Amino acid sequence: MANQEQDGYQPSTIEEKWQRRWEERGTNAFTTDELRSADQPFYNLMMFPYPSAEGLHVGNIYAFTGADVYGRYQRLRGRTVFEPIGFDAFGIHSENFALKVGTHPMDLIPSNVANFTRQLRRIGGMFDWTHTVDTTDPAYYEWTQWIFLQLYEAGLAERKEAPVNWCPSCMTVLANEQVGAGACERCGTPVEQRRIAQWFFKITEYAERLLDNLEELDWSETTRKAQANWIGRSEGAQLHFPVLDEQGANTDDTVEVYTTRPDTIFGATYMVLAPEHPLVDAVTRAGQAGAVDAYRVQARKKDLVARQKDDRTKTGVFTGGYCRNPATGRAVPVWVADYVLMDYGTGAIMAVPGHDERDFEFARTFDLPIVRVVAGPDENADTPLEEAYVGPGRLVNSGELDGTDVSESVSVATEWAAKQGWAEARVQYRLHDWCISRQRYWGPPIPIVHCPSCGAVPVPEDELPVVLPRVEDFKPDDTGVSPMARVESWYETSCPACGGDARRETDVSDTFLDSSWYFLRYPSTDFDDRPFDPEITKQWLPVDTYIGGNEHAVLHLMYARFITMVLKDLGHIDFEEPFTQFRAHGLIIAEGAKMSKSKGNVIVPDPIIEEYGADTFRTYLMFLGPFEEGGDYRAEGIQGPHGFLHRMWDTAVSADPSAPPDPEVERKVHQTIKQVSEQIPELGYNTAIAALMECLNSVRAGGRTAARAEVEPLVVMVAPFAPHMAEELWEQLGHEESIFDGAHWPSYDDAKLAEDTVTVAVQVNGKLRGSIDVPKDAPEPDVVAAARGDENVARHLEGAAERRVIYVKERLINFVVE
RNA sequence: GCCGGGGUGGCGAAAUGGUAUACGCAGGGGACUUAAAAUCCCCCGGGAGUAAUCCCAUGCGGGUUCGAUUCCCGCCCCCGGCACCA
Repeated sequence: MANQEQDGYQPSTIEEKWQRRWEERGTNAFTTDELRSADQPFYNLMMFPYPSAEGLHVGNIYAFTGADVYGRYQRLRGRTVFEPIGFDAFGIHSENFALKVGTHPMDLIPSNVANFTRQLRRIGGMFDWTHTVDTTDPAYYEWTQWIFLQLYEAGLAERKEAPVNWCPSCMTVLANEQVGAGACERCGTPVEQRRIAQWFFKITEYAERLLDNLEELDWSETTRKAQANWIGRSEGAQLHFPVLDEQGANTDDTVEVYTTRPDTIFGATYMVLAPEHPLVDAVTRAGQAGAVDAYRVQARKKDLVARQKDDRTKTGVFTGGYCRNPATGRAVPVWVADYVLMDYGTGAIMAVPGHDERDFEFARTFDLPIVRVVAGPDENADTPLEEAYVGPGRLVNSGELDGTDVSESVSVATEWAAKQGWAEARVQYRLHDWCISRQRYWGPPIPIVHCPSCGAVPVPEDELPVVLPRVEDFKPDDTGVSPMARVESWYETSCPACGGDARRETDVSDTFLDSSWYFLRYPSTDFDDRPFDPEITKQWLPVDTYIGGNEHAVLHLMYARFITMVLKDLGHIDFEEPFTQFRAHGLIIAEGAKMSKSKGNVIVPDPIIEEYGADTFRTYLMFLGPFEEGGDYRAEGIQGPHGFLHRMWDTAVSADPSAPPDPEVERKVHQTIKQVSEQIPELGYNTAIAALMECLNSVRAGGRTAARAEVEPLVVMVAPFAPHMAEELWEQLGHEESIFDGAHWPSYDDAKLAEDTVTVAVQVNGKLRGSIDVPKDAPEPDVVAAARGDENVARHLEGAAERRVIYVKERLINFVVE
């Protein structure tokens, strides 16, 4: 009698065994030659983690498991799957944590990476550990710097003094994208405005392409929408308003305004300049100069929080000056107000209080004239305006434009105005250039040398990397420059152009630059003389499937797309979209609430894996809910997948190797193959697992002994979720090779799917009154007759006048009666 | 305010025009066992009824349809993102 203990499912032993084997045999690793010669390459990418001191959290594991399931599935389908992983270890996260615990990031990161690596191995991902990437490794960031130089030489990187978002707590400049509601996204401190010389990448030059390409990408709708909103294309016109002198005559100055409603020009009764607008002084009259100055000072002090807070009470000041409305010929007063933003459009607007809510509110506050120029269907030119009217209608009080329907009035008005020489059609984007410099320590130094005679000079390629030196005092300060600016021995250098004394750029680059190209590096990590090998890149890129969090829907994904486009334009690669398919996973909550330390519902993965094994943990995570929506982790719920894998094990090891499959069971197996094969590619992991459970229940029904032929397809299908157990069972079923190399994803036979008899629901007036079993392919009259024969159905039909009989083949009959 | 995603048993959830509640958790009952674990079987949306059976139920209100969780119109609520972008 076999010892139960020995034969039972022992996750920890099995998992250790197979993890060791995968590595010893290099099952998941590729040599450069193998990468070159792969015949059905599948690049399965997941967003690489920032290696925090806390270790992998459940969100990471959820994402990686979901991606790994997909990769393993593709491999069982016969693809050569490259599934790399790496570490996004530069950046403010790491640096702030290092400051907090008083350990140098150069010491901290390696131990964090080691811990992450241990955990990643433990969850049984199919990672190619011979192709990892660490963004803080000079061998990696050498090429991050190279990319900077590529952009610089292409004229896509420029240094300019710009008003930037400054976080007084992190003491660094933040990209617009890192500011949420006027506060630092990291620490929540209100952001201030400062003017500092910064490096920018001209991503705005790519706005149109970034937007247009979205249409063709196989990305989830949410992500594409988020990107489209961020790019924020709008169509309108730029209008020229001549500035008037004291006598009311035109001067040489014009105020340029951008508007999406040039058709409302006749209702433009005043204008507003942003406080920072360069023409404010020119427009302001002597009598108002004091008031205008006072307002500007106040506006500057008001940080972005106050300017963007919910409290949007309009403030402003009259400059005393006027412009001419080019349509009406009338003088309109020019105001300064902070509801107009300098960094959008032209920083100046024509105010149309009748048809813009903000302008309406401002006009009410300061008692400025409000003119109706659009009349709705039930209104006329004189209908009083109680609020800004933005609905459909026709133009009124608009001279030659009167009567034009608003559906076409924008283009009509633009054309009309352009003909008179005071307007041009203009497309405007909300996207800003990408500020990539950071006045911090923990990042790749920007490879530029500032020379008193030559200006900014790029570091020659053969001198890369510009290595970030170990500096013990890396604390940022309030000076607006990087801590590296305190390290004379490092920044003092000679000019690569003239050889004279020069100074290195002391800023480092944004972490998003590190992550904007890492997927290009993975397959080429064996090369130290090039960022990515052309041949291998051609073979493996673009990425087939990218899985990650939607929090990176705009920033990371946009920057990666931008950098890829630039590299294409510069001839380094031959594709311009890096990720053919992108899927965002959902979020895991715990016990019905967001995980947080204070709620005490944070899921710590290690002990769970310890108790149940990685396979059970993986399967449970995938079973919680639809992968793209996330799910609610409940500790006791793991019992389901736990029991399932145990039963799977018992069934497989006790299967009869020679018994023929039972036809009923075989049908169920084929139905399951069909379902699972359809659901996995759609990331419907939860329903795929449910189908496997249901199938296993059939295989075991009544405590019968399964036939091996029934079980083998199940073992293969469960392999993406529980890879260790599947390997072990596969071996015990007598196979030599790894299941991921030797097995083929099972296929189903349509002939075996069909049932001999089908159950047909019988309704009377749409209400279920019975169900009948009829032979498959039974002719309709027979089925209808059988339905009438049902006792309960007959009762409901009795004495009623039949109007129609609806028959849906092999599904349902509906008697429509009166 | 705008853009997404949601709202179905005690709970996680399934079903994309055709038998609502698959699969699983929790709960109840039973079998095996000295006991426990594991395993197996049965019950499990609400109401009425001894039962057959009937009525009600997928956030709310309408509509289309023989038939609606699913499609259309109008609301309410929750989650995520954006937000004075002219």
